[in-house]
Amino acid sequence: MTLRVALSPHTAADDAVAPVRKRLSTAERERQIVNGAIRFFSDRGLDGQLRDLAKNIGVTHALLYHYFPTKQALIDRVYVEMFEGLWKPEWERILDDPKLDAQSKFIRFYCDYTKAIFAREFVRILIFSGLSDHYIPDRFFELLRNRLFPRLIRETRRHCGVVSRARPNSRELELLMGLHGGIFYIGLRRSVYEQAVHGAEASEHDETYIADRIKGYLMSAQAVLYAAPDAGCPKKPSTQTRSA
Amino acid sequence: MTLRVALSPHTAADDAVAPVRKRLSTAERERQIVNGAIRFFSDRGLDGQLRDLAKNIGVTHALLYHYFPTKQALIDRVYVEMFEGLWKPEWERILDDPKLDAQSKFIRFYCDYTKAIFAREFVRILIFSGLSDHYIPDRFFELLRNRLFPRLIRETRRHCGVVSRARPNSRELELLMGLHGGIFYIGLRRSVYEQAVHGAEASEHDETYIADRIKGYLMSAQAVLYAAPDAGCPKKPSTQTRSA
DNA sequence: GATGCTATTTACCAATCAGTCAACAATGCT
DNA sequence: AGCATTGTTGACTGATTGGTAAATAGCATC
Repeated sequence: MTLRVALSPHTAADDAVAPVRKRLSTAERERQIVNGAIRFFSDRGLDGQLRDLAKNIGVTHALLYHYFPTKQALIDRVYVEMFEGLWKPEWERILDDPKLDAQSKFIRFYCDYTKAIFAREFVRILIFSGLSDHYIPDRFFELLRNRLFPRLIRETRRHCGVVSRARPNSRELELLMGLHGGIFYIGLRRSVYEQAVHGAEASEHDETYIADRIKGYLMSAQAVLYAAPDAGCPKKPSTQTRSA
Repeated sequence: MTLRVALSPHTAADDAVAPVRKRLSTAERERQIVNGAIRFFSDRGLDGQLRDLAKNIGVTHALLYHYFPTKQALIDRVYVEMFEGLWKPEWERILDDPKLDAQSKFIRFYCDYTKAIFAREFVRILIFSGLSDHYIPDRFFELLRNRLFPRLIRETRRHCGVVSRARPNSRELELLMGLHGGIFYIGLRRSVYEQAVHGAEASEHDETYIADRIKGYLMSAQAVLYAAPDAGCPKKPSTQTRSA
């Protein structure tokens, strides 16, 4: 396309942007490859071709094999990278803060949590991984089950005036999953479906919508969960909880 | 594994299940291929190899090209097949039934809707398609935006005693998306993350959990949406609606 | 039971993939 | 400046891919 004068004798190949061979330190190049891989695999899926990834980065695909023995090794590295630094201990401090009421905790937590979780790369790799191996979802849910959901159930109970240290039962957890999943749905629509989420492309108004959902959840939890058992659906009305 | 006696002289090859060449009618074989493709692509993704699909069905991959000119044509057929008969007009009748209250409508609709939508094949292909082309999510959301969400907002307003024929605003829609996404999350956990959803592997107790979420949503909608504007999140508190 | 139709397969192709390796060249050290 | 180190590449391989075409064989009709 662009007219090119053959300056150097070695080649007049119309490469993209200056085919100069830049030599980086091992650490720098590795960082560059890993970051490139995160962006690339989150976009094209884990089946993406290494040659394309290499082209994106601006190196040859053979170089990738200098840093990672196999494609799976690179993917594993992406997985690890995806996780470290993801969970902020600060979140647990918010949820355990005795000076905050439940609603403030929920809102502060989820507003900050979604800022981290809704990164396009994370959402997509979470889903890609879920559809193939379940590496990321398995580990991620283990995290949530251990560190998050018990705290949120505890706060829900406190908010409802329920005093109990019993293990969360299925209905409590599932109502919470309704909130949690409803919030995650924002990220899913934005990063997977790529639908325009109301308000803005970026997470500008997310906080308002998230706060609305949390308020609704807490406001109704008492009546839904801790009131006298009521008919559920046209068919089977009973089946209270029966936690295993 | 199973002991096999060499009956026919032509071959004693240990093929899987009788290598007899069965000749089906065009319609039958096509049906078989399409059904196989739905199951196959929903499992392995749209990048799955036609040779593997053919092996699953029990034919050669060349035969697939006798029925579909190209791989994409087969995928397109899967897409079409996925959609036809998906949306039941009955659902609109439920939501428009003047003799039902909002909560009954919501519960009846979502209990039946999820029975159709939570098919593993549908959930996974929806997500696969969302991650690559956006064919399925684009069409599916158009359906929901046109036929479902307006009705649900109308019923939400009615339930809250709000009289308005105005277009749903962002906060109304987003609170509804919280409910809708929270319900879809059940299918996502089951068919993509393949996590055990509380209650049962199959959709045994889904109805209870779905009813809980709906009750919570309706119960709090009035206070969340139609009360005096309140602070939303630590930061920007206002930003009421501003529907475009 | 021979014939024709066509569903089905075997054999093949060009392109592309993950992975290998020897050659090359940028940088640091002396 | 020269040398050693090693980051980097071009060229290759064997396996696999979507897709093609000719050969084969099941079924219907007479």
